[in-house]
Amino acid sequence: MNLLSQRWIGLIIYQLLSGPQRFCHIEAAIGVSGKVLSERLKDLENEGIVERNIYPETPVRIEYSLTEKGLAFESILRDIEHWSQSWLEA
Amino acid sequence: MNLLSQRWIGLIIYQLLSGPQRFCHIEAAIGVSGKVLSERLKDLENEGIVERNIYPETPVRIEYSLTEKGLAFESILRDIEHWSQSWLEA
DNA sequence: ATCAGTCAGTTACTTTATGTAACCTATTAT
DNA sequence: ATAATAGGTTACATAAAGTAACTGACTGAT
Repeated sequence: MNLLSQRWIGLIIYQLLSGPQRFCHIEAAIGVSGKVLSERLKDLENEGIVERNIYPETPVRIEYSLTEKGLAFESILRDIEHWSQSWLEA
Repeated sequence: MNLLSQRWIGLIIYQLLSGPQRFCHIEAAIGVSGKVLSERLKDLENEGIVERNIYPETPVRIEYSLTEKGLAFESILRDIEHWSQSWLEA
């Protein structure tokens, strides 16, 4: 709960459910500042929820993806989605 | 999501799942400051998730409880609980 | 009548978190 | 050499949260 009630955590995981993504892409998609995204991704990596993969291409590409632990979050987020659809019509 | 990622919202709803409760009780149970609890309860009331019931006893008793919309949150919170138990053993 | 106690908050002030925009480092292309 | 791109970080400003003291309505005891 302390995890989810941190701002952006839910949206970041939700965003990553659609597949591995790079820093800039996540930033643009959910509208979080680079500073906070950087902090959150480090936290999520330490929690073992997110993985950081470096592809030494040119230019370098770094992708963030969910681990098994992170993927297990999906049902929670689908549930939230479902609740929203049922109750936030107004 | 913007709702749940506000600090304390999840814990307040979780706490209210165990039944109607008064201000002081919620405050003590989850360790939120009176100031923020007051704000959050107002927000939740405006969202139609929480109800405020006044019992003009002596001294006055005011209880907060979940509406139908709020009770529909239960499955989300149970899911989070379940996830925690599965993954936060370490 | 006055003092202390309870409940449900509010207010003033401090600390922490977040946002903004500029900057840094490494690599490659021109 | 200069500029562009990716992936951040830093310094500074604003917003949110914590703390502790206070208000206001009521009651019960002195």
